[in-house]
Amino acid sequence: MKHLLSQIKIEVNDKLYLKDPESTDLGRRIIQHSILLIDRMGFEQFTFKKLGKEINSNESSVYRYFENKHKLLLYLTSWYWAWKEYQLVFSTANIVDASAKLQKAMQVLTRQVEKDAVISHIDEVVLSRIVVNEFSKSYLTKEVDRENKEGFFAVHHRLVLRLREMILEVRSDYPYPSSLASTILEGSLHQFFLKEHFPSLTECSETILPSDYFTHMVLNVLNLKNNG
Amino acid sequence: MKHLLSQIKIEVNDKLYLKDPESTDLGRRIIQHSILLIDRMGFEQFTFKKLGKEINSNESSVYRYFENKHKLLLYLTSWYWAWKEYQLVFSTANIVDASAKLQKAMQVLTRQVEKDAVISHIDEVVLSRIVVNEFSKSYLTKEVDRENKEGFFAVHHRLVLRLREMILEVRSDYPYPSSLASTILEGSLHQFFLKEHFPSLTECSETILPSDYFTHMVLNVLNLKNNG
DNA sequence: TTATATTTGAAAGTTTTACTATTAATTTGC
DNA sequence: GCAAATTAATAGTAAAACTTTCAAATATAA
Repeated sequence: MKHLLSQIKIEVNDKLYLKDPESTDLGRRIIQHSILLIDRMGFEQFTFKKLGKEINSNESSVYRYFENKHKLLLYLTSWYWAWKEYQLVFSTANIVDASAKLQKAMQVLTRQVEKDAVISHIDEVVLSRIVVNEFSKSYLTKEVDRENKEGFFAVHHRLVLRLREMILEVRSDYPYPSSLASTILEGSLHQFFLKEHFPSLTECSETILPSDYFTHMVLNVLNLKNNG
Repeated sequence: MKHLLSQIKIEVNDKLYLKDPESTDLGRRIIQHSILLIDRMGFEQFTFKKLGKEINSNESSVYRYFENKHKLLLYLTSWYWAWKEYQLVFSTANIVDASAKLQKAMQVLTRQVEKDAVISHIDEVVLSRIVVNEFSKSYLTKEVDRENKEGFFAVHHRLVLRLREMILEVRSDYPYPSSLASTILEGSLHQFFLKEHFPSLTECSETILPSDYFTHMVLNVLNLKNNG
């Protein structure tokens, strides 16, 4: 995986940036350090001025790459979901059994991101924390419908629909495949959050994983026996 | 319900306000119109200055009731969850069968709020939209652990734990009662959001309700047959 | 290699937000 | 009817969220 991924460029909607941050050294530093800064101080406290300082550059230079910090967040989360989509497609590619495939997909989508990471300047472990803590804020806005029309959430939607298809391959008569798929994706982020901050609201811990919980759920809801 | 509720004062953590907004006419106008304004313009665009203008009062007067808009949001969402808790306790009080009780609880917690509403100055339908769109923002912050220690999320936690207990009454050996309870509460907000903004990611619609989806899920996960 | 174009950095300016402080007017409680 | 409390109005501050200008550095093309 390591080698393969380092060759591949994760693509996100090009309306999310003014200038492709992957195209320059400054751009890559913006991405790299925005991830670290947002993780450290939270999205609300994060500003382009602070980021400019952090990378020994300038606020105005950051504004040449991204219109505002909201677009930057959309860029980062889109990148994350595109990366997950790549993993999903790759790791389920040769599985023929629909149930085994679905279970593999769920494991890929709900597992904790580990730090054997992969792509040069992006720390995927830190980015995954940002997704847990900030992803909701990217769509819980008054602009969501307009931005959705522009395709800003397309990668994430594609992922949900891929999972939905795998659910239907296993049980074509299951009545809520989209809802179940979206619950798994959003719900696993939520369970990771609860584990860190509201541990009394989840069984998830160091030993019990969101994957275990959701796998159990899906096996029962789709009336399967474990064959992963 | 109407009559009963109008007698009862919903109580929230008193550290959330500087002066009890239920104690004065101005306070009640602040609550009433903050709900309408946040719904209209979204939490990010909402300010105390705009609210002051809206109620023919002043920014500085609003600040005498609430430290900042984050505390106001915590107040509003706590109020909502306390109201839901009241409904939950009331409507499950005399049900003896554990399974029927759980199903009733789920229905109360995941149903759409209807406009036969109840408490004088608070529009519960609009407030429920705010909860769908803004509740996550109240805890996805860097201050969450400190605020949790202060009990700012206590009402919501209590609700999750009540649901958890009902799940365990039905299936004491179900391994993920807290996670399932938190998934139902958070997940139903999410399904309402998807229905409005990302309809391709959910089956929920005018005819299919989040209640239907989650009821089906819980019946299967807990291996029950429908007896609600 | 020099001229030209592009990118970046530094600084200053604008508007809005998120407050705080002061004081005057109004309301309320006794 | 007077004192105390509350509210409204105004002004002020610091920081956020940008925009503009310009000069310096760097890349590129002739």
